[in-house]
Amino acid sequence: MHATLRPGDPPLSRSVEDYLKAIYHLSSQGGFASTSDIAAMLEVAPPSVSGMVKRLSETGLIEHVPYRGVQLSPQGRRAALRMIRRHRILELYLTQQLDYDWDGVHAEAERLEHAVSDELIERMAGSLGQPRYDPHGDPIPTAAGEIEEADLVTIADAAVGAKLELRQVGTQDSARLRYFATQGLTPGVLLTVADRQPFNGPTTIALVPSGDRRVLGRELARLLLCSEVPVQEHGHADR
Amino acid sequence: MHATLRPGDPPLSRSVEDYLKAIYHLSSQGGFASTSDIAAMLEVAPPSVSGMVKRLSETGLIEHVPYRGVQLSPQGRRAALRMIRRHRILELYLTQQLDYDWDGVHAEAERLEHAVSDELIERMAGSLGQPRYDPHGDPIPTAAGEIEEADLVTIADAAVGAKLELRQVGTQDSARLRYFATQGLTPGVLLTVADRQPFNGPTTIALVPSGDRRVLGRELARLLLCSEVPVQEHGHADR
DNA sequence: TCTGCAGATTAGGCTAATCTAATCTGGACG
DNA sequence: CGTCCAGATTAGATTAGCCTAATCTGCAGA
Repeated sequence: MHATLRPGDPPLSRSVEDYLKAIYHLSSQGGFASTSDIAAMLEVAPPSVSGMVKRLSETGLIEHVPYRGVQLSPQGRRAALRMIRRHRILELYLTQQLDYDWDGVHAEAERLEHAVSDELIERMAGSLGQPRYDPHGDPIPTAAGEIEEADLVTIADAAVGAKLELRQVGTQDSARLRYFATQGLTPGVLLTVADRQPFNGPTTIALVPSGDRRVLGRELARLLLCSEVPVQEHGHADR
Repeated sequence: MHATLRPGDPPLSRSVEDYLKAIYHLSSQGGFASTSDIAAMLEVAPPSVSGMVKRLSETGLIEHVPYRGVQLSPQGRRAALRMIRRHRILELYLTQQLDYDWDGVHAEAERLEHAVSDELIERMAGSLGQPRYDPHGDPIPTAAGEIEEADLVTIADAAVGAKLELRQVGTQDSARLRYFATQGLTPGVLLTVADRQPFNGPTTIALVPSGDRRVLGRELARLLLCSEVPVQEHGHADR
């Protein structure tokens, strides 16, 4: 009965795409996404999820362990990553080309991601220079369906002397986002942990090209998520 | 029972938007759009149209005269023009900013027009300089829901000496479209009818800024739809 | 005037997705 | 080892759209 999805089958419905995305996000950390978590994320009733889960596992997009939860199959994962690519490229395009701000952009992308063609997404990606991160610093999956593994450290946890690239600001609070922005702390910035006081004291960081220093309380330092920068970057020549 | 639509009601569904657009196009010439014409345009079976017509007239978006056809109510007309504005701005944006060609653009706009927000459309319109015509030369309704009345003449019918602005090329044939493009005959060009041979002979036109002349057989002349240009343009200061 | 037929409508079903209410179950805890 | 309950599932109804098959109606032509 596993009606494995074949190329040329009818496209997934908007609903199905939303379920797959939700399952991707919920199961990215632990192994299984639970019915009630999916229901909460999509704002539907739990029985609606049970029904959809049945259909999705019949088409082979997910694996369902009754009373435990679901996981994406390789097919489902591919479909979810395609949606995430669309979403993130749309967010980036709207902010960069049409002057949207970070706040307004999510809802718009949420609707458009179901309507755009692959061609349009690739044209947008092209006009943005094949970007690798969205405006929130999240990695954009490739058209082939690969996504960079996060492996992020907060500045509060990074070793003194570590060379880091700021990748995400872990808050939605717009006052804080603005504050970080005034300090030049936006995704993409390169920095080094210059010093850290023990016992929850502040962390001092240096911005790498300029050498400017910033002092951050432990609470703020915990919000800045970074990737370690290899000593010698081996040439990615994009933007 | 006429549950007249109020602001703040749920948005129209994709289907409803498509029906309204189809009815607008079909009733723009004669008064009524017939069930079977709507069915043909939307590629659905006639009974599906009857069902939708019932729902639409209950919400006051159309007037239905049984066995005769339907017309848009003022509400329905407003909704239809909103969709047409979206469609035409999307087509223009995709061709101008993302390098789509005339052919590829229609299907993309057809899907996106249901998903974009009013805000996005106005941002696109802004970045295009509040354009008045789409890439096919069709007028773009304003955000307030007004549309310029066509009143177009083919070059074959225009009086000798008439000053015209080329507005549409009345064919989908891409060889012909390319030919006209090589002759500089694309929407927006200003021209004058310089001479016409009687008995289905050719028409000679002069392109107005350059003075270049083109000779067109009657068949081709019939494809070029123009608006008459008033002797003294009274200042519209856009592009 | 009558008749026939093209085109419109009604009748009746199907599917996808949702909901509420009822029922089931796995695992935590006494 | 048994009970209980949070969370999952099943049951059954609803809605929007679509379909085919059957029926109806206005009008064109004899």
